[in-house]
Amino acid sequence: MTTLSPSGPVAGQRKVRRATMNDVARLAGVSIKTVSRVVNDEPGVHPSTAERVLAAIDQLGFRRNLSARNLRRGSSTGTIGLVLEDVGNPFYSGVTRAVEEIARLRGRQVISGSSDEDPSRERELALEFCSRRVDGLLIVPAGLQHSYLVPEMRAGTPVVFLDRPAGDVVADTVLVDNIGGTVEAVTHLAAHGHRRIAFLGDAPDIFTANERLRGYREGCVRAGIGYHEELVAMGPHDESSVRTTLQRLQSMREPATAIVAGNNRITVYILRALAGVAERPALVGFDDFELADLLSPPVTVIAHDASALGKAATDLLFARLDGDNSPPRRVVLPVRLVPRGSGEVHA
Amino acid sequence: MTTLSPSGPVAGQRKVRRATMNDVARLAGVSIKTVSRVVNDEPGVHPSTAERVLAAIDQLGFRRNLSARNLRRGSSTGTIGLVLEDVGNPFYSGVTRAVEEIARLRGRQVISGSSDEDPSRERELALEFCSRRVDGLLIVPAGLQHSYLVPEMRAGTPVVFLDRPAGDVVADTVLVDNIGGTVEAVTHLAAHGHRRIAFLGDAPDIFTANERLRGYREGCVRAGIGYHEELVAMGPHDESSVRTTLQRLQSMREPATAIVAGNNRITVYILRALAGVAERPALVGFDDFELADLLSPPVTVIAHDASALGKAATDLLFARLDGDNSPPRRVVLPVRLVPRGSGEVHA
DNA sequence: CCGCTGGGGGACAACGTTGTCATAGTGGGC
DNA sequence: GCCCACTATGACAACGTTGTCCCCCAGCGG
Repeated sequence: MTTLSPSGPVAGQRKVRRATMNDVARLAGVSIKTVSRVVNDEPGVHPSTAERVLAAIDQLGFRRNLSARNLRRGSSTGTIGLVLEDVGNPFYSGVTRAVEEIARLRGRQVISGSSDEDPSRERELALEFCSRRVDGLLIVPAGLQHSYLVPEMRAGTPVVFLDRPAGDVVADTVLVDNIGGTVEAVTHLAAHGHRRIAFLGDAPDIFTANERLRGYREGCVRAGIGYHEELVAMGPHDESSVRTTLQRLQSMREPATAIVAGNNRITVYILRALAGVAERPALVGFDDFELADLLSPPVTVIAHDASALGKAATDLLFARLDGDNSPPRRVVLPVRLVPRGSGEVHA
Repeated sequence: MTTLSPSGPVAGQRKVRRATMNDVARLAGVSIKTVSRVVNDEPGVHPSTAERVLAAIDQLGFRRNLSARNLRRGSSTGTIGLVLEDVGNPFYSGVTRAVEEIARLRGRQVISGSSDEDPSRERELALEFCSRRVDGLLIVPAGLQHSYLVPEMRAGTPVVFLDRPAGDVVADTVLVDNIGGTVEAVTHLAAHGHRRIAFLGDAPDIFTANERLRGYREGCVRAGIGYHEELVAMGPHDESSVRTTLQRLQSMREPATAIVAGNNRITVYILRALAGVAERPALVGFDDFELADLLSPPVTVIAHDASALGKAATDLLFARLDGDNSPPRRVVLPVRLVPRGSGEVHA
C-alpha cells in the first residue's frame, strides 16, 4: 500500500473548480446529455461510448452535483430532517440510530440537529431543513407552538412528532405509554408494601414529565395510598436539587420509602445521591439504561425501546411519502416494568 | 391556543406545488429580482415595496429553495458530512454532539451516517456526501483504503479523520493517545503488584485496537513482567467470547490477576461476565462510561473526552475552510487514568 | 432647460443537471 | 431502390435562484 504523497491530495491547492458533466462531455468528445445517460445508467448508449465517458469521469474525478439534479427533477432530495433534544443523550442517540437505519433502507440521508429543549432553536432547525427541501421531518417537540410548520405541511412535507405531541397542529405522533408506565411503577411499589412513594419528575411543561406525573397520581389513587403533594418534586433537576429533595423526603415525619424517577437522567442523579447510603428507599426509574442490571442493587425500570420509537416514527413518515393520506395517526408504544431489585425492596 | 383543524395541515392534499420567488413576485406585483433582494436583505428596496413582498411571502408560505441558491452561488452548501461507526454508541454520540455544536456556531448543518465498521459503507456515505457538495468531511475510518477520497480532496473538500488515521491518504487526523493510555494502565496495575495482566482488545485490524495492544505490550516490557501471548485475546468480541476468554484466563497454571479492556464495549462484557463472581481480577477499561463510578467496585478507566475529540476535529476542519493550507496535521489528544477501585486491587 | 446623480427596480443569463424532442445513420423487408 | 423501424446521439429548455448590467425618473445645480 503506497501512501499518496502531498503532491496529490494536500490542502495546498484550493478551489480547483469541480468537473461538471460539461467537462466530461468535452473530454470524451460527446454531448453532455450522453454523459448524463451514462451517469444515470440510462439505456441507449453504445458500450464503447460509455467506456470513453467513464474514463473521462474517472480522469476528472467527476461527481454528479445532487443540488442541480434535485433542482431539475423537482422531486425528492433524498434527505429527511431529524430534530431532537440532544443527540448526546443515549435515549435519543438510540432513536437517531433507528431512524438512520430505516432511512438508509429507503435510500435517504438523515440531517439532524439538537434543540436543547429550546423552542426557537427547534423552529430554526426545522425551517432550515425545510429550506433544504427535506422529504420529511421527524421532530421531538421542544415547545407547544408548531403552527409555524403549517405552511410546510400544506406544501407537502410530512411531519411526524416523536416522544411528545405537537402543541397546536394535527399530525402523526408516536408516543410511549407514559401514564401506563408510571401507574405500573406505583402499583408495583405498593404491592411491595410501600405507602409513601415519592415522584421526582422533569419540568412539568415537558409533555412526558407531565404525563408521568399524571400516571403517578393515578397509580397512587388506584393503590389506595392517596396523592400527597409533598411527595412530588418536579424539575428542572440537577444533581444537587435531587440531593436536597432526597434529604427532604427522608426527613419528613413519615419519610418516603420508595421513589419513582421520571427519566433516565433523574434516575442517575438519585443513584449518585444514594451512593454509600445505608438505608436506601426502593427505586423504580422511567427509561432503561445500560448497566442498570449491574448496579447494586440492580435498578428496576420502566423500559421502552428507543429504537422502536425511532422505527415507528420513521415507518409512519415513509408511509406518508408513499402516498398514505389517511387521517393523522397517534401511535402509543407499550412500556414494560423490568424488575431487577431496587423496586422489590419491601417497605 | 387553538388546534388547527384538519382543513388545514392534514396529510390529505398532497403535492401542492411549493411557491417560488416567481409566484411571490407575481402576487406582490414586482419582479423576481426584487423578491430576491427582500429575501436576502439586500439594500435598495423601498420599504413599502418590501412590505408588499413580505406579505406575499407570508401568504404563499414561500421558503427559499436552498438547492437552487447553492447551485447558483456555487459556494458553500452550509453542510458538513460526518461518517462514524455507530451513532448509537455513547462515545460516538458524544462526538456527534460536539461536532453539531461547533458546526452550529459556524452556521452549518451536519449530515451523518453510521458505517458499522464496513469500509464499503463508509465509502458509500462519504461519496454520497460529496455528491451533496458538503463543505467538509469528518470521517471515523472503517478501513484502510481512502484513496477514493483523493479526487474529492483535490477538488477542494477538506477531510479530517477522527479517532483513527486514514490508510493511504495524507490528511488532518485527530487521535487519542492509545499507546500512552494502555502503557499507563499496565504500569498502574503492575504498581499494585500484578504480574499476570491480560489484554482483551477489539479486532486487530482496527487501528485503535492495534495501538492499544502495542501500548499493552510496551507497558508489560517496561514493567519488567514480559509480554505473554497467552494473556492476549483480540476480537471481534461478543458477550460469550469474552466469557470463555475469562474462563481460560483464570484456569491457567498462572492465572491472570488483572485485565486491561480494550474499549467500553469489552469492559461492559467483562463486567457482565464477572457479575456475581467472588474472586474478581483487577480491571482497567479503555474509554470512560457513565455510571462507572457507581458500580461495585467502581471501574478504573483510561478516560478521554469524546467531545474534545469532536471539537478538535471540527476546529481543524473549519480552519481549512477558512483557508488554512498548511501541511496536514496530526493531533493526539491526551488520556488520563481515573482510579476508582477496580484497578487498585492488589495481586 | 439641460445634464447629472442616485435610488429603486427590472431583464437576462447562468449555475449543473435532466426531460423532451429531433436527427443522423443503419439494416432489413419488399 | 424505397420506406420503415430502430439505435445512438445531440440541441435545447427548464428547474429556482442570484449576479450583472441596464433603465427610468425625481431632484438638483447651473
